This record gives sequence, structure tokens and C-alpha cells, in this order.
Amino acid sequence: MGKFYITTPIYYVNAKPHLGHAYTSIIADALNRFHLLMGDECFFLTGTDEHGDKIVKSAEANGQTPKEFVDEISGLFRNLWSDLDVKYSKFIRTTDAKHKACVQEILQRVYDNGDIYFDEYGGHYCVGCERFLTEKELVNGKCPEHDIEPEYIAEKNYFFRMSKYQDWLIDHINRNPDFIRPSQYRKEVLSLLESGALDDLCISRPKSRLTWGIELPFDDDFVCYVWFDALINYLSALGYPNGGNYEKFWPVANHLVAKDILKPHAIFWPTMLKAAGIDVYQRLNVHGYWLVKDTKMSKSLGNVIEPLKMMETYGLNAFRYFLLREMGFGSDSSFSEDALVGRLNADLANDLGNLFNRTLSMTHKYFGGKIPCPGDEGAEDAEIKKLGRDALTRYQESFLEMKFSVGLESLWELVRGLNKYIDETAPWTLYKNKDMSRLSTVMYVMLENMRKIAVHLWPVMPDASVKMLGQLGIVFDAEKVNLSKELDVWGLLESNVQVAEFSNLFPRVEVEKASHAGPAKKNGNAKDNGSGLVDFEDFQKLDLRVGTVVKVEKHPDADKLLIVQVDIGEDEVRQVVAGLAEFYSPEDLKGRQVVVVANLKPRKLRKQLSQGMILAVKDAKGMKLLTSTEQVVNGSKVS
RNA sequence: GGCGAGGUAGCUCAGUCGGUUAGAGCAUACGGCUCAUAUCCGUAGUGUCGGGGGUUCAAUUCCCUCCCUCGCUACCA
Repeated sequence: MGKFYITTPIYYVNAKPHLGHAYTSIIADALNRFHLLMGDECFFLTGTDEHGDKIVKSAEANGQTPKEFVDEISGLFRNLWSDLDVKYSKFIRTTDAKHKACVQEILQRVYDNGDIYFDEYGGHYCVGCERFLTEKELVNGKCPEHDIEPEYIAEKNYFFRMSKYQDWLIDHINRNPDFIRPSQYRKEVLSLLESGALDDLCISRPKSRLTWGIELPFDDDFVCYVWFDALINYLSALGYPNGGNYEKFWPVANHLVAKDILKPHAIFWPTMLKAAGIDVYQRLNVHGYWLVKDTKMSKSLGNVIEPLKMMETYGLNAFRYFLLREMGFGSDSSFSEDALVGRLNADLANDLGNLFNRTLSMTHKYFGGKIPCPGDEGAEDAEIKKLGRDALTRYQESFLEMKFSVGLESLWELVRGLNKYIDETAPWTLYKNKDMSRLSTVMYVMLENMRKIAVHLWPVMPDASVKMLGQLGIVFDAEKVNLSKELDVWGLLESNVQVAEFSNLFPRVEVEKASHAGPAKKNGNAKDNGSGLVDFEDFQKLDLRVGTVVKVEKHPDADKLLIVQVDIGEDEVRQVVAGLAEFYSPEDLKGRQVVVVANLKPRKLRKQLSQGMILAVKDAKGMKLLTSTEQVVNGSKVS
């Protein structure tokens, strides 16, 4: 059995969680779920980083003690992961007692090893900034922000002999091309290491300046520098130096970080491990930023997208799918509501959702909802099965390489292939011709492929996947799934099992497209409320009028459509193509008063122009027209 | 300034270890089907593959140079 250990950074709790945090955690979760389905034994670690200067300041600003403050924010993160279906194995906090003990253990080992020394460090300390400023930051010898001349303070501190391990690290990266990926970050780290001599790292802060941290085991006048403390969480969470988890999972440790913390993870951390006599982690996986209007998201710019808000508006499934599908791993990507809606409508609603729904619907029409027994397979079936095997193989390979976007694109080749397969096999014709044997095979091929797709989607959209499988009459059990076997196994779907009558997991959403042509419109924020409510002005945009049907004929090229001429008080009657033929005969309709949407954009329906829409209401029994309780003048407005 | 990434169809991007007509999705137009959520399938496209130069029988792909965008990093007096 394989093993897999994935970590997110421990998020710094000086501010609330944002989209960047959500993205990292969601890919970690997707990877973890993927490896679970591949049959690996997995450990997924996340948590919060709660020490350091900034935390103390943020707490003070909130009128709280550091402990109260971090408890609150840490809780926010945990709640968010629960809302995003992020299922971690452990949530670590750097204020945990076990973590502190582990940090001290490692510090002591490095100290005993002779790689920590005590030295004087001098610099320009600004009391306003509460930190040392570099020569370059000074303007006319003053701190530009506080306009005061910084004090020159000589301070004694402990330093980690990081420079000693520079050559070893360069060598290690060269020998292990996968150590840092994607490769652009590997190159960046190498050039950083090769260009200049690595400085030693200051790893202490005197308690006179900062008390909120972990004490150095060899000098209780100092606390540990926050990065040194934080990185060790990846080990302390496994119970290092004790415990089976360390031995089991550390050799397969995969760190996942955003590119802004590349340096601590790619340089500080491996050299720390080396100095402590611990093997380095297996891989560092680096992702890019989500940009909002081409600017990196930041709280101060006020363009932070609340992850929860997007999730509430469009659903968790679409949100997770979008994040994984849209961003090439390692590069930056733009986040926009339009793009999210585009993916939701095109990929999820039109392609996948509709495919699934039409499959279930046909199973009901032709087989009373029971999965049929397949007959002999023909060339078309062999072809789609091969397409499926290839697509799923690429999907799995891509996920192993963190290429989620490529993987999902491959999976959709199968989705599109199946839509085409339906078109070509035309089950409705087989049914009409009473070719039930062939029809059974075709429907079984569809249903079995839907099962395979649903299972593969579990890492990305766990909720939708479980629901899809449920609608196929399967109770999802991660233990029983093995994705690698899925490539060669066919026919796990049992015949005669009842499936759902329909599925609407991904309803289309209609969002008024933001104008790309000109400047932002006055009411550009109309869709921003996210509540699904419309303003009265929006309602007023609809021109609803009562009119009398003067003439009706059947649509020559469609079974369900009627061509209706309605007098809505204008010089000319309106022609409206309506989907009423199954419920009303032309004779029934003529002379009735109906409600018409008069300013609907004209559209051709099977070659016939339709200049409006007749309002009706549909329930299980059929379709009923809407009208006024009394006769009114044609053209009267509905309000 | 150095290093890295990128500049490919209207948009978002894939791709080419040099080789017959450069791809996908979205958007657009037209056609087809009716099982389906105004969904699906098909057809049609357009691209001096950032500019210029070089190597080659052949370059979008290799080399040089320049321009633009982004990131990291250093400050060259």
C-alpha cells in the first residue's frame, strides 16, 4: 500500500481567511482524496501559525490578549474548512504544547551540533515600526513612515549557520529534479543559492522586545524566530521524534505552498532539517496567485473575494471545480465571477449535468428506471470505452503531477465523447424500432461511464460525486473504490438496480454579463449583493402584457411547439412560438387571453420567429396558462 | 542590473526534444437531433505562433538581439 503525506502551510492568523487560503486547502484536500481513492494510506495536515510580532499587534488592536485573539481566528479557519468540505487528518496550532516541545528538541539538537552561535547584530531600530530598518529604507537618515531618526541598537542574538549547507542544498536540488516543482520555482531557488552567498539566519528575538513565542531551550532570555518555529509543525504534527506516524509519513512528505513563501520552504527548511540530522521532505509543490482584476489580492486593496460568498452564491461544487480547472498549477490566474459562471454553465450544467440527466431520463423511459443488462458490444462501444480508458488514464497521471487543470480537461473529453455517443447511437430511434437488445447495451455503456466519471470527480467535488453515485443506486464508500483498477475494470455497475428519475445537480445560472465594451455601468453592482434577490427596478425592466390569441397553428418542424399570434394592443399582432403543443390544441388556445413577455429578445425557434413568451405554470399534471381573472383590454400591463 | 516566467484565433490557454493543411474550450454564424437543464451533435472560420536578424533543405519550435507584461533578487556611485 502506498503512502501520502500532504501539508498546507500553517496559516498566519493575523487576518481572516481569504481566497488564497481556500485555494491551497482545496487542492490539498483534492490531492488527499485522490490518493485515498488510489488506495494510499494518507495523512493531511493543516493548521494555524500563532506566534510573532504581528499577532501581538493585531490582538492589541482588537483589545484582546494574544491567546484570545488567536483562538478566535484559528476557529474561523477551522469553520471555513468544514464549509469547503476540506477533510484534514490533523489541525495543528503552534501554541500546542507538543509542538513547543518538538521545536525545543530540534533547536537543542542543532545547537548541540554546533550550528547555532551567539553574535552581536547592529542595526537601525525604529520604535514606530518595532523592527530594524535597512540602510536603504532610510530617507535622510530617518524612518520614512514615522519621520523619526532610528536608534542604532546593537543586539545580541542567536544565529543558525545556514550558509554551511548551501552547497549541500544545491547538490540535493540538482540530484532530485522533482524536489521543487513546477520547475520554474526550482530554477529560481537554484539561482538564488548560486548567485550570492547564503547568509546565516537570525533565529532568536530577545524577550525584552517580544515574549509571544517559544523559549530557546538553551537561553530563556530569548524566544524563537517565527519561521523556525512554524516550519517545524510539519514534523511535530507527526509526533516527532516519537511515533509511528513520523516513520510512516515523513518519507513521503509533500508540502504545498503559495509562491510567496518559497524561500523559507525551499531554503530555510531543508537546511534546518539537515542540521538537525533529519531527512529532508520529499517534495515542495508551489502554486501561484489568484489575481483579481490583474492585481494580487490583498486586504488593503479592498478586492478580497470572500470565499464563502462565492460558495454560497454558486455552490461549493462549482467553486471547487472552478479553482481546480481554471488555474494551471504554478502560474497565476485571474478570478472573476464571469469566468466562474462560464465554467459552471458550460462544463457543469450543459456538458456534464445535462449528460447525466438525459441518461437517467432515458433509463426511465426505456427501462422503467432499472439499469439494463448489456448485450453484445459493437465498434461504437469499443471506441467509447477506449476513449474513456485513455481519458481516465490521463486524468490520473495529471493529478499525480499536480496538473489538475489538464486532468479535468481530459475527463471532459470523455464527457463530450459520451454526448456524441448518444447522438450517434440515437437511443430514441432504437426504442422506436424496438431494438431493445442494442438499446440495453447503449444505455449500459452510458450508465457505467457515468459511474466512472462520478467516482473520479470525488476528489474535486465530493458532494456532487456522492449524489451522482446515489442517483445511480450506489452508496459511495471510499474504502471500496480503487481508481487505478478503474482503468481496466468494466461493468461494476449492477443491472436491475433502480436509478433516479432525473438529476439537477448543476442548474444553470443566468448572470447579466458585465459590459466589457465601455466603462462600468451605473448599476454595475446590481449582481453584487449575491442574495439572489432583484431590485424593483430590475423587475420593472420586464414588459408583461395581456393579449388575446387570434390565431394558432402547429409548428411544421416541431412536435412540441405551437405558432401563436397574439394581439397585445399593438398595430401588428405578435408571433410567439410556444412549447404548448403537448398540453393545448390550437382550437383550445384560440380566443384566450394570455400573459406575454413583450420585450423578450426575439429569437428563432426551429426557423420560426418568436417575438415574446407566453407565461404558463407547470406541475405534475401538466401545463396551465396564466391569465387575468376578468377580461381586460389587450395590451394592459401586468404589474 | 541579474535570474525566472510569459507574449500563439475576439477571449482563456494547450502545444511543438525543428518537418506534411498550428490545436482545445468559450464567444460568433449556419445546419442537424429531440432523450435532456433554450441543453446536445456537426460545419464554418479568421492567426505574418511579440518585432528583427541568424543557423538549416525546413523554425512558431534552436541561436542572437530588441520590445512589452509579471515575479524574485541585487543594488551597480
